[in-house]
Amino acid sequence: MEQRTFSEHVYDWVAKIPYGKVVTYGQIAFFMGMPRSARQVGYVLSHTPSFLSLPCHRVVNRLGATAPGWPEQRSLLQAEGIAFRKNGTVDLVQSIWRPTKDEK
DNA sequence: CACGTGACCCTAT
DNA sequence: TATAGGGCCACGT
Repeated sequence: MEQRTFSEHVYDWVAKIPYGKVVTYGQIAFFMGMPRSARQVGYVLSHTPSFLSLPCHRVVNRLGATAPGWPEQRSLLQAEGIAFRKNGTVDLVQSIWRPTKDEK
């Protein structure tokens, strides 16, 4: 059987994030059945090759903060109509993605 | 095979 | 409400 790497599992989930929505690193880890691996999800995304054309800008941390060293992430999200709060974080209450069973 | 790194997150203080 | 500390584990060297 084909062995999927951890990275590929992460890529699969990132590809599912709908336009105009965001998910947290912890959510991805949880969906993968590895709720303690949020940090590894972040590691993978920070090394994601651009040719995969994944919407990795739709992933933020649990506070809604965008990735350090990647200021463009904010404008990419705003271009999708995602609202930001005064402190510069994403309004998670409004934009978080909660996948339904058939989406999983 | 051992070790360092890190786009995270929870708990206790 | 804020900050500090530690667990977590994929990946490259």
